[in-house]
Amino acid sequence: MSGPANAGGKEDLDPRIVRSRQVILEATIDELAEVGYGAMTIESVAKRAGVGKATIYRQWRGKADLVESVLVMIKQDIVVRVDGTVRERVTSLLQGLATYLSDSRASLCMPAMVSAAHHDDTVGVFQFRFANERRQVLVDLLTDGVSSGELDSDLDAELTAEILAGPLFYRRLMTDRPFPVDDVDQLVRAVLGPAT
Amino acid sequence: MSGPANAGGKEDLDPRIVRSRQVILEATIDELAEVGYGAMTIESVAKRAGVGKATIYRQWRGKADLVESVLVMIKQDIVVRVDGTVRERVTSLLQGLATYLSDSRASLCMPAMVSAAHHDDTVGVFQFRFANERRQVLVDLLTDGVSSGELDSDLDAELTAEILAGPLFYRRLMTDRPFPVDDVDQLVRAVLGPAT
DNA sequence: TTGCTACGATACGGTGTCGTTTCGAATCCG
DNA sequence: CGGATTCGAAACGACACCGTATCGTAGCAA
Repeated sequence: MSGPANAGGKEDLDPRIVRSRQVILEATIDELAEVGYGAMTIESVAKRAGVGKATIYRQWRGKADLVESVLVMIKQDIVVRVDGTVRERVTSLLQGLATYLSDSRASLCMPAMVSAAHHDDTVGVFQFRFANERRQVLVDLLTDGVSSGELDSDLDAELTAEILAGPLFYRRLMTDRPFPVDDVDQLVRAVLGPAT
Repeated sequence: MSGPANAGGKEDLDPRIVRSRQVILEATIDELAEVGYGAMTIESVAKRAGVGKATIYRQWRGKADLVESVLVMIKQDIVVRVDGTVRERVTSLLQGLATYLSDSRASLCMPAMVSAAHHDDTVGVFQFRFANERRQVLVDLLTDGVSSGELDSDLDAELTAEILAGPLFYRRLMTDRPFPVDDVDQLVRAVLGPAT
């Protein structure tokens, strides 16, 4: 640990690289949200970001590579409460998801990502893996609830996770009105039964 | 009713138009499924269909117009059983949807449609309207069940419809494994409670 | 200050798509 | 059969995007 530099990962890069990387990734998000994956071009991203095309090709190999970086960036870490009942923790988790799907600029490009995942292997592998990781958190939570006896012993954690998360994604992808955060309580009540 | 012609809608057109229209629409579906909306081009559709570009422009104004026709074509009519309990009819409806989302070639282009709906107004209006119509059928069915007393009186038909349909779409769009038709029974049981 | 490096801008040749037009061949209909 | 219509194919000029290369400039590090 001698000297100030070379401690972390990217912190000691030329600040110009850090800045351009940031504006390019944000421009990519907006471009994905507006025109989708297929219609997005490197040139349109460069123009929106106010950078030269070469600056993009200096850091990424192409479109799929760039979008992959976006996926990593917007993959918000899931916050799981460790206190409270399983029911409270599930509600909290879903509220976080609902908020994310309603508010975040990142979630505006989700329809584009869904489509891209089915058409482009590189993007698909990432998208499906991330979706699975997030889903697994909920499944584990429900499994704990069953083990501890808080939830019915015949509850299928995998299916229930999809029943809980499905409506949120359904509303986001198949309609133009995201699932309201305030309705999450009612959703949990309908699926897990009235609070004890 | 004099004479054989001019009775229906399109039946008395030149058969060459009917045929080319058919092969073009099917090629469009496959193209949407493979590359998505944004990356789909009129030329690629023409090539796949074995048709001249001009033949496409003769019948449609452009890409959005063509995809709109596809949406109308693949909008399968929803078959609702009129016999049996509400629970049986709901199950049957969802099984039909699950089958459609698993098997049909048309459903392969759903990710593309979802993305297109959010980026293109013309497509969006159609897609969202169709989704709403289908959803309403399920809502009405559940409302009937509440009225007749077969379902709990405090059941929210709108929310429950999304809880039932959500997982099917979630699996289709966010994963690469569609919801198994055989699991629909279990889904209905988990949401509406054990069969009486 | 002095190198060095990443920058934005611009231009390159090559390719693909646009929407239109023009063919002669094939098909339909009366 | 014969006139009308649609067809597939090909070519058009215009434009957009590809990925690369080359500028002079500006910010960085020492």
